[in-house]
Amino acid sequence: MKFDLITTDPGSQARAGTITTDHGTIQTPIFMPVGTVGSVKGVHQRELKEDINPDIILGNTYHLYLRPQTEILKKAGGLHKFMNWDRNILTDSGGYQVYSLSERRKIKEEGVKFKSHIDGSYHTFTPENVMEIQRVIGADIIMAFDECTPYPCDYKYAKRSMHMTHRWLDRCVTHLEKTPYLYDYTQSFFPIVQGSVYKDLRQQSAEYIASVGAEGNAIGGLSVGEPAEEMYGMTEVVTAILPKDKPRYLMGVGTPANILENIALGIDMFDCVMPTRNARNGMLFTAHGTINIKNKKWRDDFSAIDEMAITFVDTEYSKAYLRHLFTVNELLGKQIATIHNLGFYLWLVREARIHILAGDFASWKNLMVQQMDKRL
RNA sequence: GUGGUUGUAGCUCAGUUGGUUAGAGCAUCGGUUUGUGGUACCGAGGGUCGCCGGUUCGAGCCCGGUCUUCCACC
Repeated sequence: MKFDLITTDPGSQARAGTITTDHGTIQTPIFMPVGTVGSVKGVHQRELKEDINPDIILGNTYHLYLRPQTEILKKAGGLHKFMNWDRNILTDSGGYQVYSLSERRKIKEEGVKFKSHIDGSYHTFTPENVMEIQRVIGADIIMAFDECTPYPCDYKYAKRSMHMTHRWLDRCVTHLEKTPYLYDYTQSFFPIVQGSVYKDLRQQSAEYIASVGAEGNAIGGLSVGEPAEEMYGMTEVVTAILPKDKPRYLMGVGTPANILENIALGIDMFDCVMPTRNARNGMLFTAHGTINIKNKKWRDDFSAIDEMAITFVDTEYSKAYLRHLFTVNELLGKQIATIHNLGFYLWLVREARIHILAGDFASWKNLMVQQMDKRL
């Protein structure tokens, strides 16, 4: 993997760059649509590629390990072939499920014992086997196995957890060195900064992660319920320490405004379920604010879903029709909303890149953040 | 016509031997959602308990009348 930093915005820390892997070039800043179980929910690969057009998408180790299971993925020749996606993929390690499945797991130094949410069976994730599973899935970028701490989280727990995440990181690195690539392309490994919302822990963690000398670095444990200002504060602390010549990935973020603010603080990569999940629940993101398409006021509004016409759905369908699809619970409604939202998110980061390259990102960002903070 | 049966929220229905402010599901309306346990979750509005009278401290529930639904028999 190769990262080229093209330019840094004069009015902020925002960066424009390119990441090149064996599955192509990723223009940063980038938003990565989430495809947990080998599918960006509700979107055909063809639409994803031709209409939404991201350079990279996400998969999830925990979910793919449970289904279809590694045996099938290995037989398929990896996730790219299995799902027919020839661009980049990043897999999350299952560290987030340590947090989100908190009632169904037990964390120990050795690893995490999970109770499957599918059939209740028990499984153990260790830094070692998570690296092996990610080799089989075959993503271009694979993540360290970490503990994503909850919010709020007391200092003592955050500190202990951070140190364990660091020890797990060492085990990931050691094990990866012993585990060859399974397919005919390389994989890059990203470690993850933790430390909850404590500045000194975040600094300590960032220094430790930077010392590993990985090809890219991630920030985890944010956007778990803390106020946005607190998130930005932590990003700022961490990006000051992480190497400038490596891509920086802020995991799980976020709202369109969160993304722009974090780009301004020097983040290059984002992922979030928000555009896809919220789309399925009737929420549309636009450059002028959010729309709850289920609201009665759209019932007889036959105007285009979004005049900006970023993707074909924006002008091929009206708000009234989309609301109708939601009220009758038609699958097509969720599909249209998902394509719209992802199209908008990808437009947003592409536009951010254009403004970084033009040198006027900061003022554009402030305008957009203000403009998007509305309910239509 | 006779006997039985039914009537409670927009719809389908609960509602204990008569006892606080009559409930549920669906529908409607509003909100939530941040490295996806999400066809999800939370909340709100909506009632002259067919109608009239009676018994009772108290009636959706008991009694009388009346209208209504469906069934059977003339």
